Amino acid sequence: MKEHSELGGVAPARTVTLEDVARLAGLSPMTVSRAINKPQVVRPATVARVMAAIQATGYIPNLLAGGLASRRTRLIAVVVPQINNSMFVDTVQAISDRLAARGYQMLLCVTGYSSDNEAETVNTILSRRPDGMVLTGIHHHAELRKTLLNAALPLVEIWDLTPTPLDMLVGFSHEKIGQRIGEYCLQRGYRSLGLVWAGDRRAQLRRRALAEVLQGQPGCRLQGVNAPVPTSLGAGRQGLSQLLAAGQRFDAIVCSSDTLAQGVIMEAQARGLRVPEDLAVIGFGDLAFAEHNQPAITTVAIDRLKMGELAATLLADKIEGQAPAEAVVDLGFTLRVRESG
Amino acid sequence: MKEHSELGGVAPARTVTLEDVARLAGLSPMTVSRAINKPQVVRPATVARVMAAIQATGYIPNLLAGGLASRRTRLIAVVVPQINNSMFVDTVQAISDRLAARGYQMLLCVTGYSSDNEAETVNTILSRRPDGMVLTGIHHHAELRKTLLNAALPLVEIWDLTPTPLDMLVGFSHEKIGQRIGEYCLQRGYRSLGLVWAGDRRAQLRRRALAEVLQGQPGCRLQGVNAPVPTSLGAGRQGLSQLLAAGQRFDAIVCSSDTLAQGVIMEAQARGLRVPEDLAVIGFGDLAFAEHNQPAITTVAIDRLKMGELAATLLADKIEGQAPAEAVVDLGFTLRVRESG
DNA sequence: TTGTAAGCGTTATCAG
DNA sequence: CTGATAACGCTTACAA
Repeated sequence: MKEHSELGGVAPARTVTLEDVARLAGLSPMTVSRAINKPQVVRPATVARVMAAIQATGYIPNLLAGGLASRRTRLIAVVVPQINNSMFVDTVQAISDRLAARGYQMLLCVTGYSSDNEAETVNTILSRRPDGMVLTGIHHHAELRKTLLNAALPLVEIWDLTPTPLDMLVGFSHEKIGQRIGEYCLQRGYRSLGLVWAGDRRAQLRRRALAEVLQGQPGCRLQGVNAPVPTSLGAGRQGLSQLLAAGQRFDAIVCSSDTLAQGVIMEAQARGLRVPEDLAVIGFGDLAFAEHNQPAITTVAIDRLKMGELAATLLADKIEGQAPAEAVVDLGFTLRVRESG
Repeated sequence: MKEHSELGGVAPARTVTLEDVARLAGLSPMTVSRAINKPQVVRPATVARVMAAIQATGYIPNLLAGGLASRRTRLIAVVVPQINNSMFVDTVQAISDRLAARGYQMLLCVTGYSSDNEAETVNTILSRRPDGMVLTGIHHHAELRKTLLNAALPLVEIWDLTPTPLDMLVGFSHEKIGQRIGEYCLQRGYRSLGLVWAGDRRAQLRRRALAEVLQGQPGCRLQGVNAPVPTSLGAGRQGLSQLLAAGQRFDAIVCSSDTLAQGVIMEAQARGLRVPEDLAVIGFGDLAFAEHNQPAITTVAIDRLKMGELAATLLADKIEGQAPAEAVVDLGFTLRVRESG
């Protein structure tokens, strides 16, 4: 017996509808609908009858029809550039969890870092009439901006900060982080800095701010190499190799992610350099491994889970008519000084 | 001006519908619908008129209505236990990419490892009438199985193998991997094995097979400690510490993930143990860092991207009426012998 | 508390 | 190639 032909083979008799359930229960479709969606409004005995009929028929509601009629889909679209990137994935998971608890589902859209097709992606998303949307970043093409404003959809932008979000926002300042790292380096006396950095927009923001802090300082030198996204341990190792190839000496290597930092540390150790004695290393993200690494990685922590939870909560609240007290949340960040630098 | 009130504040005039576009273009709604979905069937000049009207009105199709009428949603549901887990996330990304290229969107559902609520989750999913579904794993409650069979929905099960999938399948044999690792250990002369292992079902499958291979062998000892999912570097370090605490000596530590293996290696090095001379370490997954680690990690590679691509392709093909040649794909695996053991 | 009527915005189908 | 009509399966609004 070819078991795998048991599914998808024959066309099923006919889909069970609300009307079928109603007929079996001896009620009107409307009452069945109420028993499902607002049981408090229906007599308990009736609800029980409905539930029995649902069991008997194997009824599965059709949210397309329901959404069309009610203009509520219980769908939230989440747009991120990548998910095979430890930074975003925790936030997405948190959003998904919180959303599920509130009775919503997540339509996840991965756009890549080229924001060219972001507008088209968003249009496709909007055609599903989600109740709300989470968007990574705050820089959108004019066209997209217009579409979004026109859609008048509850929206949360994340992973960045601006006083003028489209709607709501949960993020942090990449500039301030860059500054903070720069100040920390000065304070520690790191003058000759190597940068292993990814090319994405927000990473560049941090880099520029870091560079500005060091700009005016006497004796400060700054040299960088690029790493691809998603960042990897291998790219970190290669990054340090490249930096060292020129024969220059560095006090510290600053990386745009902990993953790169881990690679830099590994490469340093492989070359017999002691971290941080011979070379300090600083990361970004405070990923799970950072504090357990040997040496533990000095880095900047973002509360990625909270970002997701807050985004989901703000969205659900707004959708359900509870205007959130604050629409712009700066999550801040924490410099976690550990062993590596 | 409170910019963030510009969105979601006022109720928009009224949603633009197909009828609005038709009126502006001087055509019937049906012709507009055709111009959008099957432009080959419509006179080019007419298509142009429609496009102009769409631009002018800012029309965004309503897929709820479209899906309700056509019984096609261009939605694929993907169910995974976790995404903050490097193993699944690559596959999900691959599915998403391939699906997007085919004109589908992904409804991502994260269930956690407790399959208790899997049935309920799937019911909620089905209420959106996806065109197809990707399900992680092959062990489903009877109720879920029935629901799925009844839905007669194109379906791909992934990450496991069985001769009797519900519909289609792309996976690999955890048993064979466990065996292979066991044989490799014997061949290398590893007799006293420590296991640092996660508790999820598929990991247990590998563990059992591994244990069976070593069972009969003289002098073989096997001791294990548990690690939580998602696995982490920290858990790997702790795992080795626990194993070593009893004072016992090990030839090799086998881990249920590369992440754990990385932690074990790090802990070993911190304790002055040389890997692999004093202690061999074996991982699973061949994550990006495995080959770049110091020492490079011996592990088992799965083609996670191909799994996702194949799943998406099989699904899209079946939905579009091209019966796939093969409905059960064993992706196999590769033991990658590197420096760590 | 329950029922009736009228959509919600598309597309399948058949006619022109 | 284009149009008219009848669903698709549910919920809103109102009536009983």
